[in-house]
Amino acid sequence: MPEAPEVEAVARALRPLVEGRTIRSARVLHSAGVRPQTSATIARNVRGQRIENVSRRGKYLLLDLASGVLVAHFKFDGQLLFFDDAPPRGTHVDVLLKLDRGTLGFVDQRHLGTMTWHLNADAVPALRKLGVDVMSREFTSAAFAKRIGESKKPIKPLLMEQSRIAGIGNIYSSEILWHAQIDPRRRGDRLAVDDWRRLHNAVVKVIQRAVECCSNPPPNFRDTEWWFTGLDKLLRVYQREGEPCRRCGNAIRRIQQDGRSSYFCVHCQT
DNA sequence: CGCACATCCTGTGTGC
DNA sequence: TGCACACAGGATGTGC
Repeated sequence: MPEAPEVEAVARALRPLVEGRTIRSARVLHSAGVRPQTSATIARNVRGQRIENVSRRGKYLLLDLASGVLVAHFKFDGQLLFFDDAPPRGTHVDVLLKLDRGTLGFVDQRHLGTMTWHLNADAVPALRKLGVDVMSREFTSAAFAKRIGESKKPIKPLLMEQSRIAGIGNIYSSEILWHAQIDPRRRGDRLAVDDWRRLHNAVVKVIQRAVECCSNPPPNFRDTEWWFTGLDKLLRVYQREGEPCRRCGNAIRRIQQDGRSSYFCVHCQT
C-alpha cells in the first residue's frame, strides 16, 4: 500500500467498516508492529475509544479516536485486515483491535511498518515534517516549483522527498517522469517553466489514475494475500527494464538513484 | 546544510 | 539441490 494512492484507496474502503465503531481492546502480537512504543501504551490508550474518522496524510493512514490518534505506516508490505469475528486460525497479525463490531488487524511480515498511538497528529514528528500533500488543492504548479525548483538534486529522488511533496514513492516517481518525458537525472534547478507545467500535469494525472486503479477492485481486507492488482494496467515503465518503451519502442533502462531503482526511456525522456 | 551509507526486517528470485 | 547474493512500492539516523 505504500504510496499515497494506495493509502487513499485503503482509507476509502476502510471508512464504512470502522468509522463510528468503538475499540473494545487492543492486542499486540508482535512488538515490532508498534515500535518504538509498547503494547501496554497501545492497549491503555485505545481501549474504549470511538473511531471518529479515517484519514490519510502522505503515505500515512490515520484513525482519529475520540481521544488521540492511531497512525499507521505500511512501509513496503504492511496491510490492514478486517474480520467480522475473530481472524481465522493461523492468520498472522501483528496488532489486533477488537471493535464493538468486527476486528481490525495490522500486519507486516517484514516488520518494517508500524501502528502507533499519539495524543494528536501534531505531536507526531513524521507527520509534522510532511510537505504539501500530493492530492491536496494546495498542490499547485507554483507550490510544486517552489518546493523543488531550487534544489541541485536529481528530480526523481526529489519527487520522493516527503518533506517537499508528501505521498509520491518509488513507483509513481518513475511513472510521472515517463509521462512528463523528463529524464530522472535532471536537476531540479535545471527545469524550465515548460518542464514544470508538464511535470505538474503528470503528477496530478498519474496520482488520480492510480487512485482509480487502486480502488478497482477495492482493497479486500479479508484476504491476507490480496494486493492492488488494478495497477497492472497503469504502469508504463516501472519494472520494465529492457522492454520496449510504450511511446517510442526503445528499451527501458534501469539506474540506481539514492539506492533505489529508477526506470526510464533514454530516448524520449530528456 | 547536502550527501552517501547503514539500519530496521524477512521473503523471493537469480545465478553459479 | 544448495547456497550466496541482489533486491524489495520506506523512513530515519549517522558520519563526513
